[in-house]
Amino acid sequence: MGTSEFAKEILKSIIDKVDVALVVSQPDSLVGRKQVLTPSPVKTFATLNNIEVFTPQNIKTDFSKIEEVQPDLIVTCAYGQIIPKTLLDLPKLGCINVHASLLPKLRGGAPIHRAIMDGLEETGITIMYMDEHMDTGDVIDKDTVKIDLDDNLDSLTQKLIVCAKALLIKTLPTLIDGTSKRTKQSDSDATYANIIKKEDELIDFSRKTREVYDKIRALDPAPGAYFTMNGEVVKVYSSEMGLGKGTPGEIINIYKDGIGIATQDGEIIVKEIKLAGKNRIKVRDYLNGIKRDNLLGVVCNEK
RNA sequence: CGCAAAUUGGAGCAGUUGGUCAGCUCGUUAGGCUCAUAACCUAAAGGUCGCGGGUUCGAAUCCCGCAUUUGCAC
Repeated sequence: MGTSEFAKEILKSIIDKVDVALVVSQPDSLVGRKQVLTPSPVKTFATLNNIEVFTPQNIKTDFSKIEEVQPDLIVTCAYGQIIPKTLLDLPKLGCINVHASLLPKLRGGAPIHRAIMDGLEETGITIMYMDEHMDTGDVIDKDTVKIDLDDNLDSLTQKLIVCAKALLIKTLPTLIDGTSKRTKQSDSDATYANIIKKEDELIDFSRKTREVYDKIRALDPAPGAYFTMNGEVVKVYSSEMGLGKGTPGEIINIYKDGIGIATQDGEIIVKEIKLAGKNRIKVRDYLNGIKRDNLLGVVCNEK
């Protein structure tokens, strides 16, 4: 059971290892400006591989289809709905979840984004039994992944996918032969990774350079961190940390391929942006089309 | 049929009382300067101004339709 691109990769890794009887995913949803009915990545992949797909609107009440299949094991990954107790008790080997953090850290829907945004140096994958709450079940196994200073959301996700596949393949046999372990989570050590909201995407220049830098890379390539300049939305995808000084939010330097904006303790140099109505471009290109001098001294996020 | 903006040489842009309007900043190619250079100088190539209609003596510039991209909403 899963929905996202990440979950799709997990499914891909086990598809030839075990007999996947049924794939459960979120219903097709209306996406984007055109409100096109789009199936989830998991559904698309499963259909392509001739696996039956079930997409209940509400799994709490609509799960008879799953009971019919009589699964030995249920594996979920970023499914998006809470699984009812009846279903949790159904498979004899249990219901396990693949979560992209080192639980009990970063419980919730956006563990990868938050790991980078919080400036962590490592995160990882946890495989756990599910219970009736969000990411609170007993841990079976976990593995650590390092976060490099130049990782962004995409690169870290790729690393985690590799890690998750390996860990799952290692774990599955132990579940089947009963040698797997089971460790309770320490609730007092728990932290939470809430899903990213619009206000989480706004860059706050009154914070430290490193925090701004982390936010930008945590949201690259999507949905993108942003700030406003002369009332226009500017999304930022890549940046570097600099040492300039100035009032937070003020543009203090124009480089050949970057714009330096003052933060609380330094300067963030944005390198790749997207303006309203435009495509993602390098700041170098952006600077080719405008009068550079007009930018100096502009204070961002005003108005 | 959610709201809105954009579409000009390889890139980013300028260009509306419609008539030198095809231009700027880069890039590219060739040559030069230099110990050397991503720095500087000179020259050149490169555009059916998104597509299709319409108005007009004449449209990148006005009107209608379509496509694509993007912001917001969802």
